[in-house]
Amino acid sequence: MGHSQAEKTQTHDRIVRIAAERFRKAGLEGVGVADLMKSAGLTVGGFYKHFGSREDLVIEALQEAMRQSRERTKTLMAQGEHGPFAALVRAYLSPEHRDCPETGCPAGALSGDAARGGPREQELFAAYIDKAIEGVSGMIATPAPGKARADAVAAYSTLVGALILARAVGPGALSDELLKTASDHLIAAFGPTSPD
Amino acid sequence: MGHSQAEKTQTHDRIVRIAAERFRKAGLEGVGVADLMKSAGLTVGGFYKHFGSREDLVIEALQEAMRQSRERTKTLMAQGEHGPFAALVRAYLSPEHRDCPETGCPAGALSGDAARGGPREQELFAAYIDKAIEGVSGMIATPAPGKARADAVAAYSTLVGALILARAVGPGALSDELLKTASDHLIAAFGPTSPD
DNA sequence: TGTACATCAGTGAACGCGCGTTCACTGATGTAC
DNA sequence: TGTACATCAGTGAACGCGCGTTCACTGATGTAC
Repeated sequence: MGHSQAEKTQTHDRIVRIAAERFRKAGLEGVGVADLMKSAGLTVGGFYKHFGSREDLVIEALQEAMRQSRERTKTLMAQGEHGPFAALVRAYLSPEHRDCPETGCPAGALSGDAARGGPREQELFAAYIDKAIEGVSGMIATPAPGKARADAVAAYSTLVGALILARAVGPGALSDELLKTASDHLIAAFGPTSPD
Repeated sequence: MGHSQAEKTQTHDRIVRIAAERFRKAGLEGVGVADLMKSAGLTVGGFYKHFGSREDLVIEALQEAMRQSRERTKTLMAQGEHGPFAALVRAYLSPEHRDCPETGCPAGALSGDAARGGPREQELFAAYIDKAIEGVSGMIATPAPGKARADAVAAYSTLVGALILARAVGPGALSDELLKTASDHLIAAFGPTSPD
């Protein structure tokens, strides 16, 4: 097999992209290096030609997942019919998002792991979550000018909390109720047709 | 060492109580059987005199953590000064609770793990979270009578979401902001001095 | 009450297994002449 | 342009290690007589 710089980068990126999915699905400790390499069509030994350690891949995969998630949100916002906030809430608290953590929000999928992770993981989450809150603050209908950030913090906490809980309780009526109720509440409280 | 039924039960409970703490701190996969037994002042081999498998202990430890958490909430409610809801919110979103998952809410500490867990774990979480929502619905100041449950779902999602995010971002200003802002928002929206 | 025996909670070494990591090797490609 | 060599991405077996689990054993206690 050849080894031009471009080919190596392609392989590297493929591993990272696969890891970004698998980690969101199974957790940061839930997938092994050998398994990951097999998914990428490679064998274990080659791993350390690309990453100094498993931990290094975790960091890169988190960055990739966060990049993907921001990208996804951006394209989603472009097609919002009832305003960007309602579109975001409906998508975030959809059964599809609940059932597919591997392509979804890393905060929803991996915040629990991050709480027990190292400072590098936590710094990535801090930056990601701060940006997410800023993004939300730009979408919500807030009467008081200085209140946008505070409302965004509350709205984002509700989004992430309802998603995590909906996943934790397993399939069933309660899971659906969590999604639907939190969704309706958020749109009523912070949406375009908000009171005031 | 003797082995009356009472002594065995004591040992069993001690293991479960220790596991309930350790699992909340390190995650359901984060503590080993040998480590747990050592914390209980015992050696590995004895573990299977008490539990059929590690998974069985996980279930018992979750039940114990949930029992403790409900008990804690009950005693907390008895001493609420500005109403039970405000007392609950302040305690739940306190830096102390954030920094001590081992004695705190299992939904905040282990929901991420539960999402990837088996049906037994998820059923326990479903029952626990449903009861928690019911508990919250009895505390909040809701104008419309049929709205209590929906408001409780939103409020509980915000509580859990803000706590998990505050832990995920690591120590710092953002973590404190998440706790304080979500706390203020919840009390303003659902507290005793709520509008309407 | 005293003695012999059965019970079984707890011991600690050993088991197979999967993990992250290392390493000698391969062989296709890029480069030097 | 053609040939010899160096490079290095990828291979796959092997490493030590910690895990959950098993097992023969111990010895203090409860029980039968």
